[in-house]
Amino acid sequence: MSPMEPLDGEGPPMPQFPYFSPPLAPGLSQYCPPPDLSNQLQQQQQEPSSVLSCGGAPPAIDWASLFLPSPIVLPQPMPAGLLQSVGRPGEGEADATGGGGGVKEKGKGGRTKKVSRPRFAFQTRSPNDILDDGYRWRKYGQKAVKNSTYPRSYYRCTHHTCNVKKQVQRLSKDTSIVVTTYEGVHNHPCEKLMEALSPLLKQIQFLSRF
DNA sequence: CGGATTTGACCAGCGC
DNA sequence: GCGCTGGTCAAATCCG
Repeated sequence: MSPMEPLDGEGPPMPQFPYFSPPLAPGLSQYCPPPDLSNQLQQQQQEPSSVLSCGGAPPAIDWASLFLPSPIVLPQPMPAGLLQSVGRPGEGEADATGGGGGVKEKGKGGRTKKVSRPRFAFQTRSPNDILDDGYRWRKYGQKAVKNSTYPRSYYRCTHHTCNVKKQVQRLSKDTSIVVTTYEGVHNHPCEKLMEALSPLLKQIQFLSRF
């Protein structure tokens, strides 16, 4: 398929009760796909003075949905093609399991299978490679990648039932920008966010009785 | 001591 | 078929 072809329509339906919250890292200005996603998206990058933006207003966070089983909550509609072109050419081909990122997963026997999972990437301008998105991550690998000064780090969600992964890589062109690629959907609430907001929510519920 | 991180090895896919 | 590259594993190491 073509590099710009969105995957959403081809893949399997989203899990019924995914939990996902947009990253809420301090210093995170806005959400944006990495620069190599497509020519069209690259053009957005070429405005030197622009903040890390996909264009438009700052993300509106659906706070209520963070507490309820709901479809993926994105700060704003992601551009077509964003989910696809993160992987290598050919990886995004739809197969029996769907048309997601064409992600390879290796079993214990060393065999790989292609599984399709929702993927999206965004950029943050931050001195920290690791942004605190409310979930706990365990690093399982780091790899030097071609055409990049900085290594790519691989993380897995530490929740035992959650298989979400993310890749973190600093741009060599602009070292202040960190590209984070999420893969999969959390099947559990954001612990930190729940912890932080539940007192507030209780207070709101209490006040709403009057 | 248990969990997280580091890092070299291994494997599969892709291009030539 | 071979080499390159990305992604993952797992043992060693670190750290609270």
